[in-house]
Amino acid sequence: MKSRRPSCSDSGSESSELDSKSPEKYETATRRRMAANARERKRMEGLNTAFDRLRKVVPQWGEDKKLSKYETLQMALSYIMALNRILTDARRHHAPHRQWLDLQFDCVQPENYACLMRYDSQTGQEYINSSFSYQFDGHQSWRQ
DNA sequence: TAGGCCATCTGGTCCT
DNA sequence: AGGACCAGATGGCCTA
Repeated sequence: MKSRRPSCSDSGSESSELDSKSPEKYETATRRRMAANARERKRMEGLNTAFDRLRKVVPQWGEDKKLSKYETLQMALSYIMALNRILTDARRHHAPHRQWLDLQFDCVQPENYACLMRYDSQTGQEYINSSFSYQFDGHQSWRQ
């Protein structure tokens, strides 16, 4: 539990209009609101657990900072598209090129994400190989 | 200090 | 009626 709005106790404002009505109705509304809040917390908890599981299977460049929810979804999308492309290419290369397929497959295993990276000697930074191109799309602009 | 990210509360809507 | 889901509002924490 990180923070709570000071004006919002678990009682909720829904019950405020019932203040003038019977105490029983007020109590019922309060209880319902508290239950709804608890369910919502539980639901969000499940959602966050799902995000954590997704973060574990999606490539993360560097261990320093965990991906935000938005970044996680973007990364998952790119990752799926990359995998899909590998399968498509594999079909084009036919069965005899089994070694090539195995190499591609190895590259998308979590322990081998590094093989997707290239080093830019000019900037001193790593960047993503063209076979897997995750890019931010300036989401902050449309989120405003 | 501003901006990004997040948790929480809340009321509305839809479904069972 | 009550639960699930959603989006808006709000405030706390963290970082550049």
